[in-house]
Amino acid sequence: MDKIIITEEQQKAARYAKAMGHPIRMYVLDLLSKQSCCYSGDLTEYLPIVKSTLSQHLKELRDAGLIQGEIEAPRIKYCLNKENWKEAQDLFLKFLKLEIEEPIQKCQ
Amino acid sequence: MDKIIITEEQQKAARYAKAMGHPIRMYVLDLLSKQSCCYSGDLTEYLPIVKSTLSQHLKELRDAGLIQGEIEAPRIKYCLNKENWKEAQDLFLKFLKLEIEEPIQKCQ
DNA sequence: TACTTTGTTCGTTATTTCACGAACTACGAA
DNA sequence: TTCGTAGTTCGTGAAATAACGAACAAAGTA
Repeated sequence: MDKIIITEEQQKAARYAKAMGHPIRMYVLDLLSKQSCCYSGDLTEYLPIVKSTLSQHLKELRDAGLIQGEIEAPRIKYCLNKENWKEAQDLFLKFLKLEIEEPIQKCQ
Repeated sequence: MDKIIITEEQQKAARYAKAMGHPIRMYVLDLLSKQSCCYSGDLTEYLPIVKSTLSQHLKELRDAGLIQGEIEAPRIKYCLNKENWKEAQDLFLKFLKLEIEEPIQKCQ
């Protein structure tokens, strides 16, 4: 009997979800979706973890493709990876069944 | 210096995201968002994992509050936990900045 | 060139996750 | 009551995750 193939989309969505699956990382993504960029140093200052731990979380977000860093010596400026963020938005939108059509009813 | 408090919403969103962070679980949720219910046995039949492993994944989804099982002897019928699913939708919608207002631009 | 700042990598430890098979439980059917 | 079906739980092992401090690398400043 043939086994189900889990779709590429489901795999991708799970990958993004996994990256979002920690409070610290969720915080960072939430922040970046609001203010376009941030510096790692500012985060360590306020988050209750040491810089090496933060670095690991940022690496996870980078590996998942959700954020990207830009060197602005001596610091690194992080922002969302717009392309992948868009993909994640689309995947979740679809997954959550928040169809594009639905909100249109709210017009007028 | 005071540390940032990660909001309740961020914690919750991270919790849901974590539960969605595995291809098998994403598959199950995706299925349930489409067809209202399913039976564990049918899943084992098609998914490339044994029943005990599936049981663990379903337990994770249950613990996260995303699904609920109803005994329909000798089987168990699973469906989304509507209340929490709604909460997850709202949290992600907000998080992904898919504001209700935004799609309005698409009108006319 | 030395110093400072910023962030990554390394080594370690504890915990969690994922997967499996075996054993167990619940319950309807023979 | 015995059997079969459906799922859960248990025990195990391998791998991944999370956290820390120490050491390291890169690059601007004194």
